[in-house]
Amino acid sequence: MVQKENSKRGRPRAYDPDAALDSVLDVFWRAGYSASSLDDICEATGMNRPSIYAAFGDKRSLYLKAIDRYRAISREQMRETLSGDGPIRDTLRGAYRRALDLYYSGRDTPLGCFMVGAVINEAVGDPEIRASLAEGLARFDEGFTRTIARAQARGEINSERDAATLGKIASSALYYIATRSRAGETREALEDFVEKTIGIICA
Amino acid sequence: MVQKENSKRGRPRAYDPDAALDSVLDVFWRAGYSASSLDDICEATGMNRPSIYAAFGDKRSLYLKAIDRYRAISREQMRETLSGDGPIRDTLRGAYRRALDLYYSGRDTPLGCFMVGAVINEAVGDPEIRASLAEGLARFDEGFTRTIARAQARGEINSERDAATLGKIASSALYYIATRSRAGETREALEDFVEKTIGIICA
DNA sequence: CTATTTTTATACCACATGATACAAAAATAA
DNA sequence: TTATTTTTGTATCATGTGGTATAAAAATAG
Repeated sequence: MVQKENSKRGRPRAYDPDAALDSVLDVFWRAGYSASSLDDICEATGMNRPSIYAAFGDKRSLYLKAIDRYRAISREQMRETLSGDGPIRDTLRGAYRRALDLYYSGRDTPLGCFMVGAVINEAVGDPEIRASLAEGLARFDEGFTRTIARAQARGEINSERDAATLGKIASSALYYIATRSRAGETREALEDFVEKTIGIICA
Repeated sequence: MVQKENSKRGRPRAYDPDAALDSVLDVFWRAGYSASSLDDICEATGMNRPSIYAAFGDKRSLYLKAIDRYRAISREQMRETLSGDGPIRDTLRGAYRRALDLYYSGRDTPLGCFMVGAVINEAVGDPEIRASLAEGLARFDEGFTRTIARAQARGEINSERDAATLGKIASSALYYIATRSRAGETREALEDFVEKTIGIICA
């Protein structure tokens, strides 16, 4: 850590680091890494360049921190929606609904999923980003698989079906709505798709 | 058209336009739109800047042409693999295998799908690109759906299941392998996933 | 009040970028 | 040969880029 918990000395910060990182994430989410200039980031955060460098490091470090922030958001969201033991159909419905809330949270056009819609673009050229992406995506497979396995244990889904496969299919449905929302599809159409896919997963 | 069929007059071209566009596509596929400089494109094509501008227009026009090129490739590939009337499992297997051939065709790290892995990044800021992306993706839904409907007509899949939904699930499996391949997953793992997903679609 | 510490604000730098002007080169037409 | 047409190659331009040096500002410590 470069700074103590509560450093009283010195001029106080004019910004909230967490809020600033959220703004940074929004910029990268919209335009991607390369098309987001530091000027854009300064404007979005209200910070000036030296402050950004002092707080987050260079542009790539800033991007990595934005990825971590998004992963934390989606991880928490998944924990909240997938951890319950209610009816499996309701659980899955809730998870997809929350995901769509996130994907359609942009002010104008929907942004889709940050990982699948923006970070993936950097995956070829940057091994560290690629690894972070892969790890983040694998979490969704695991989360869905665990939830489905619990539903099987409760007798809601035929236990002879492979939970890991169903989990990945649930995950791929998430990719579908993540991708298509950013491509301009209406939320209603994706909700319809999700509902029918749940029917097939839980058949 | 800016030029006649066989313009005999003038200095002959030193490049093949189709091959050049393939090289351009490769550059954009790897690094995305913004991170691909005209210098990169010049090096990849062996052309110099004025020739590129004369042949394809400015950078954005060039990108749009690269998208069209990729869409033509994938459309042809889908036509070849999905149009037959052999066993539905074989047909789907062939389609995914050919897709994986494309996704893993990069010399070093796999590039995944150009649309889902790179073009999607530009979808928020450019309505024309977004529309082209949406149209290209919708084609996959339709292609899979038609193939599945024919399999239902032959009695290979229960006709009470909704073909459009199964088609979209087949499509989402394509997104899964497109995304995960670019994220560094091994081809073997994705082939395994595909095989199991086919089992669920054709159950 | 003075010294010290930390952050902010402005200005700036070297470089990369997309785009173009212009002349030489290489072909055909007359 | 000469004129014309088209492409190539080089050089250049204006601008945007990531990153930083430096001094002022705003707080606390003694």
